[in-house]
Amino acid sequence: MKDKKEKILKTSLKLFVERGFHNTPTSLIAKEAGVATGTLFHYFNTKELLINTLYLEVKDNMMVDLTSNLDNQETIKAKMKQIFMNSLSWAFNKPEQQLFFMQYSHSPFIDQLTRQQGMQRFNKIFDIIEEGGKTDVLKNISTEMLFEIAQGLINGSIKYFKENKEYFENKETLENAFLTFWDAIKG
Amino acid sequence: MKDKKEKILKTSLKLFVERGFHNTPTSLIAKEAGVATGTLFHYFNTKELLINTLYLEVKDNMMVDLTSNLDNQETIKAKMKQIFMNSLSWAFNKPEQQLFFMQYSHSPFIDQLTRQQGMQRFNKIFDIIEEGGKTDVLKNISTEMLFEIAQGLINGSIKYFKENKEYFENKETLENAFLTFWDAIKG
Amino acid sequence: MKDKKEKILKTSLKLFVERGFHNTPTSLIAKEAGVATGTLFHYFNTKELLINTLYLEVKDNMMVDLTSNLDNQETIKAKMKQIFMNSLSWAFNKPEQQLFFMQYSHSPFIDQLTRQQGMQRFNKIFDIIEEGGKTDVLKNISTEMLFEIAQGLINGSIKYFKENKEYFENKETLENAFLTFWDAIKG
Amino acid sequence: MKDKKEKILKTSLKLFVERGFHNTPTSLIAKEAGVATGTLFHYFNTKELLINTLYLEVKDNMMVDLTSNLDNQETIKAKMKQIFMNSLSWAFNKPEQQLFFMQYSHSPFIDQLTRQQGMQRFNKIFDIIEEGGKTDVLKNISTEMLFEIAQGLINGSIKYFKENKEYFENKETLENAFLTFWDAIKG
DNA sequence: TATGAATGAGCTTTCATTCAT
DNA sequence: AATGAATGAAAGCTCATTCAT
Repeated sequence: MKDKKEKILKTSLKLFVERGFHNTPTSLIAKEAGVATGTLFHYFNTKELLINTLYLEVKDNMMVDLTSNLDNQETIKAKMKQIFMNSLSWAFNKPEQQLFFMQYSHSPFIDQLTRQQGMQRFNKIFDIIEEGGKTDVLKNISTEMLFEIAQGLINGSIKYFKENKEYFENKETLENAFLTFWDAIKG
Repeated sequence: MKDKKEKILKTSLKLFVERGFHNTPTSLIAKEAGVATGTLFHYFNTKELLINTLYLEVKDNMMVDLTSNLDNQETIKAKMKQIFMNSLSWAFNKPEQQLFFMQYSHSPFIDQLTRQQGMQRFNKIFDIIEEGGKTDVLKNISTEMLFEIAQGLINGSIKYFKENKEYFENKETLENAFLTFWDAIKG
Repeated sequence: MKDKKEKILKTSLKLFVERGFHNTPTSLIAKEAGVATGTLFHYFNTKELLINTLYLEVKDNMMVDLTSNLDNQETIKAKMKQIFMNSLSWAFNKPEQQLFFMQYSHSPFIDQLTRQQGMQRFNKIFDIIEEGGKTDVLKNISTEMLFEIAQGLINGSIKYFKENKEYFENKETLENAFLTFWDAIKG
Repeated sequence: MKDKKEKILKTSLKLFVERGFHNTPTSLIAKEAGVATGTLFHYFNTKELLINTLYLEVKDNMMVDLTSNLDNQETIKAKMKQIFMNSLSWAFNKPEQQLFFMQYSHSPFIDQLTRQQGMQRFNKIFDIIEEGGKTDVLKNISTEMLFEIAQGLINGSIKYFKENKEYFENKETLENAFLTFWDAIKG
């Protein structure tokens, strides 16, 4: 059943984040997932395939969260704010996913193809930034640059709120964070 | 002599970045550093101590670059610009160091104490941001938040320029990047 | 199957006696046992667990020999003689077991718990000595003391006969040895 | 100076008993003895030479204790009693020496020649037993057998008193122990 | 005589992967 | 589809010994 496959992926996410990729034996994953070692390799031929599959799974999952309630927003600013706030919520609600990307986005275990496929999940957000640039609502500079800067700034905000969790409940602080974001990218 | 120790650290940096921590045998480090395996463990009792020592060494090295020519700048804006540009230069001149932080800043191999000690290296920059906040030259919000956002934004810029190296020579693009940075943090 | 486990234990006994614990690589044990090194650690998590398990196994084995034909003996004296003679036979028939105890009974590799568990194997003999003390057939002194003295004396006899093997076939010499034993403990 | 050599031997005795031969690095011996590793190898070319030297040193030391006050005794019985009691005192006053022999008498680290040389230290005691046998004060059986049995019995007694230290102060118990010894060997 | 940095062979243990059931 | 005993290459680390000072 798909049940076991899901359990393996879920357990892997937890363990890879807690212990690192090479410090997590497949035998431990199998054990904590409640399956036999052979079963793990029945679903994922190699450990590398496992983490690459996981990478895309988590990326999909993340994008659902980041784009939640996005189509209801009318202006570019409203959309960007929705993405910003969604990002913070995601980081708080799915801490393992967020840590997973922190650790593995730049790791050599994720191959080039997987990384590219993961990038495509951002198309929707990319399009919004592109439109914003063309209409001068956002800075009229390279979309790629704006995208990377926006992402970097969001990562910085997430880091801050993770280190100062009490402020995540404070509306004013959240607004301030968004303001730096908006000031950075607005046209 | 310190010679061998330095060689081991230098070789480790290169290999950890190229192959990842667990995928780099200590035997290979020793071999490429031109020393015996025993010598590596003579200087670093464990492989983990090696990477933690390296982390601090690289952080020290990086801070020299980031704060270069900083005291000559008079205004807060000039100082922040210097830091921003220094960061990009560092990322281009010392790519191994930059990749090292990308991969290991969030890894479980670096222990809490080392991470804290590494943070202290940022004090000088932290102080500038604090002063800027107090004098309303920068946004008058939590120094920590401003610091993390600034850092995140710089990381985003670095990522962009690394993926589009041709633009690193383009003054206008660099100015645009700095502008997003300055708009984000200015008061 | 239990087959491999048994082979590993049997080979360990031989090699530990021949070469000493630390001078016997696990790789050699595995090789001579005809299994992979991984298999050895599949059954015994550590080398220390291996020797501790072996210690109890050999002790069990030894007790079967020492108490052989014991229940057929009616008097305390007959029982003690049976034990004495069984001990000598065991030392001659199972030289590896005897050498194993000579070398490892006092070694730091055998942990306290194992030693205690090993001691319990002697209960049957202990009971006979206790009964003998109470009924004045044996010296009416502490059972523990009588037990240790008996054991020490047997070890001395074994040592003598091992160094003078020709006398082990000589009935009179055997009787003389038993006589010292009996004189020492009799009431 | 001989000072360092003595310190190395003394430290070795302690560490070999506490940790076992192979589990005691020469570097640790040097460290605890307060000398450099090179110094250790200046005095003892190999680790094996070190333990063999130690073996004879300890044996000498032990014989002084065992034969203390021996010449004042007139009868064979008095002499044997003196040896018996001296043995117990030695075991209590020099526990490291006693544990050393328990562990290393049968170990493969001590070579044949050293063992033989060690045996010669017993000549004086051997002679007493021989004389006792000839004069029928002791059992008129092979001196070697009597010697080994006596030694085994003493070892048993030591073991008992080590496990029941409170009785070592008890005169009656000591007398009982000697009585088993004397009954075993007397003619 | 004394030092201790340097060596590298060799150790125990791990772990991704296979395969007979 | 699922199991888990078995594998063996490879890892991190140790340690007796050397040698230039």
